[in-house]
Formats: sequence, C-alpha cells, structure tokens
Amino acid sequence: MKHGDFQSCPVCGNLNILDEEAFLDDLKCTIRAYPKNQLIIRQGEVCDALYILTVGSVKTEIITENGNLVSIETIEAPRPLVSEFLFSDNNQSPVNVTALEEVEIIKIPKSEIVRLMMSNPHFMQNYLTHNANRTQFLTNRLQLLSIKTIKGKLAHYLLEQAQGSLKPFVINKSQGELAEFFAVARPSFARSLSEMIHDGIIRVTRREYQILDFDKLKELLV
Amino acid sequence: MKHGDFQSCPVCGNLNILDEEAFLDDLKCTIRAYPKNQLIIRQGEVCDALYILTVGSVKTEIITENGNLVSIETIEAPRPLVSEFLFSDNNQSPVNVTALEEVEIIKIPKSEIVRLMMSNPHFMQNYLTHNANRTQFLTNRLQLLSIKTIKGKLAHYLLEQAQGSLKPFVINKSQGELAEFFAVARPSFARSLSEMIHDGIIRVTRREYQILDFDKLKELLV
DNA sequence: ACGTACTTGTAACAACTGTTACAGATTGTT
DNA sequence: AACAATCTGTAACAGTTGTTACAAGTACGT
Repeated sequence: MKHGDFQSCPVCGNLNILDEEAFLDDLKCTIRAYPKNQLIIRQGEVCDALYILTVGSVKTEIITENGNLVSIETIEAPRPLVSEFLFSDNNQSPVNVTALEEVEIIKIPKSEIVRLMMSNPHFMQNYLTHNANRTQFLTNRLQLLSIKTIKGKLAHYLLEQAQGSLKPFVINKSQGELAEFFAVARPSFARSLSEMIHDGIIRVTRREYQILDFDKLKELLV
Repeated sequence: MKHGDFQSCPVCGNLNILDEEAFLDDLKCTIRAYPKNQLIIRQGEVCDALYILTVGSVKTEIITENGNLVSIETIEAPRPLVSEFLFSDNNQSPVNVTALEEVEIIKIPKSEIVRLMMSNPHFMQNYLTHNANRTQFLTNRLQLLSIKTIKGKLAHYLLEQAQGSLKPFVINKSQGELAEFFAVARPSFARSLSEMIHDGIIRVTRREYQILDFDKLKELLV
C-alpha cells in the first residue's frame, strides 16, 4: 500500500527504521483514507489508538454547549492526531477532527504504542516532546482567549506571527476562520480589523498582513 | 529529611517502592521548602527538572502582555508541577507557580525522569496518563474561555461542579478569584452573579453554591 | 476587641461586542 | 464565460462588559 511521509512525523521520525514496510506490517496498524470534509474523530469519541496523519491536512475544533464552534488548529501531514489524549483516564477526544482535503491516516493501537515506547527510547522521547509542545500550544491559545478585546487578540496573534519582522506575511485563514479562532463574531472582527487598518497600524491585502506600527500594535494589548 | 506523601502522587504512586528513603537517595533529587506566597517557578523560566509538590498547595497563572493575570488552577499536594512542559522543545514554563501556603517540593532532574521511565513501565504509564489528563483540563478551560457571556461561563462551570446534583456545593474561590478564572472583570462578574440570584436560578451563601433551576441555567449557555 | 486587609455590593457611564441584514467582491468550477 | 459558493464590507441597534469609585461587610491576627 502506498502511503505518505511517515518518517518525518515528529513522533515517528528518527527511529532508525530500515524497512518501513516491514516496520508497519509488524506494527499491526491500519491505513485508511478519508475524503474531504469527512469527520474523522468526533468530540467525545473514545480513542484507543494513535492516529498519524500521513497525507493531507485536517482541522480540529470544539463544539460548545450552545452549538458554537471554536477552532483549535489546522494540522498538516505528517503529524500525529489526538496523541495528547490517548493515555487519559476517560480516553475521550475533546475535539472534532475533520478532513480539509483527501487525507490518509495510519491508526496504531494503544498497546502497540506502549510496546514501541518501552523498546525504543527515541520514540518515547519524540512522543513526550510532541505532547509537551502541544500543551504549550494550548496554553498559548488559552492566553490568547483570555485577552478581552478583539484588537488585543489580533495584536497578540500578529505580533506572534510576524516574529519581530516588518515584512508582510501570509495568514492562511479567512476572516471568518480568524473570528472563529478568536471566539468572536465575524462582523465584530471585521470592524476591529478595518479600524486598525484605518488607523495605519497594519496593512492587509487579501490574506497578506503587514505590521506598519509596532508601537501602536503593542499598545492595543494594554 | 521529613517529607510529604510522595507515594500517592499520580505520577509517583504505585511504583512498588519498598524503601522510600533509599529510592529518593538513589534518585539524585533535591527536597526544598518554600514559604507562603513565594514564587516557585516564573513564567518563561527554563525547567529541566520535574517538580513534585509533596506538601501544601500552589496556584498557577499566566501574566498576559497587558499585565493581567489569568489564573489556571490551584494544585494540592501530592501532585507533579509543570510535568507537561518538561519535554518541550524550549523547556520554558508558560505559567507562574506560587505557593499558597508553606509547601515542600521534590525536584527530580530530567535525566532521572528518563531513566525512571525506561526502567519502570508503571512510572511511564503514570506520567503519560497524568499529562493526558492535564491536556484535557486545558482543553476544557479553553472551552470555558470561549463562551462569550459571563453568565454562560458561570453556567458551564456550575453545571460541571454540581455533577447533576441539586445539593449545595462549595467553590473555594472568592468572587475576585472566580472573575480571574473566567478572565472577566470582578464587578462585571458580581453583577452577573447577582442577576442570576435575583432570577432564582442559583442560590449563593458565602462560598456555597446551589442550583435552583437547571433548565434556566442551561439556557444561559445558548 | 481592635485594626488591617481583604471581600462584596452597587452605581453610572463609557466602551466594546453581538446580531441581523444586505450588497458587493472574490474564488473556484463547470 | 457564467454560475454558485464563499468571502468581505458595512450599517444600525441592542446587549454585554469594563472602568472607576465608594460604602459596607467579613476575616484574621495580635
């Protein structure tokens, strides 16, 4: 079976695997494709396997009680999915995972993961590091959501994306997706965005953003 | 050296340790006490050791760019601290950890943790499970913060705490602390709270909360 | 029991955000 | 090229929250 780039996955990479086919056969994993827009993992669903996205991209989101969606992130292959919940006490995924395009996913049973960890120190380190990075991502997301104003959220996000540079950069999200990411209403986001443009703080062309005034942008955080 | 209940810690428990003193000596760990209100770990500080809180309680919080505090949680002994960041790529703690009372903490170097994991499958499973549970906690916190109204946040929180029971229960936080937890202003929180009391949805006496009308409470989520 | 520090209740006003609605622009597809 | 679907800009209004300020209440230590 043909499949994607498995060995550059943050968890499965650098394992000194000589024969990938033999390795995967031995692993008792299953490989499966999903079409675009297919729901791959449902919020609340029990996860007793590690999912590795080998081809394509997916998005994760939470459905709140009132039916609102909060987007968490988009994930590009190759990367593990829900690895951070695999060993939790209730084993339930707190997020929905949906295919953004046609994707391919390798599913490895939890028992196999444990076996891999015990036998392969590198795999264990990879796994721990990946999960730690994910937790930092979530904590950063928490910080973003705790900012009270929309302009403040956008400022925080843009300063993070720009990395201190004045050069324009692309944010591959529509306004609606950004609003969802910030957990605010779309027209409210558009209003804040256009005000910041009119104030000469940023410039936006299509999905290309450029910071014109770092100082004013930082003031919005206060 | 005297120390707290180490063996009922979610990560260090159930390890079949016969001689605790010998185990700790062998572990090259250090034990240290901190007074009340002492900052134990500063946001951004590099963590290359696992901290295990054996006596007392601490709080964790984030300082946002504008200087606001967002409280994450309070942690009671025995429990590990910042275990979820120990293996991240930058090794920085994203949170402040402060002693709420006089506390005692065991510090175990990262290298020792790796050694323990490879030699003790139970320790590894404990560690993975604990981290997974923490990630679920953070995701739940994310969901809470993404609710747009204060009443909605409080409703979500109370429904979670009440566990479906009509009996009163204690929330060991002041209004100010709850407001910080929800990332809203204290007077705004007080206003929403008093409105919900006047509407006969909940009853509050001191720090004891009781849900009077589940249906109305759930409506606030919409 | 006294004072200090913390906590709570409340008010008025400004500021910000959500809702709804619609027109115009853009993109991708056939 | 034409169409559909999605995205963007904008408006008016209601609703919610933040800010600031102050008085009253409670908890705690000495």
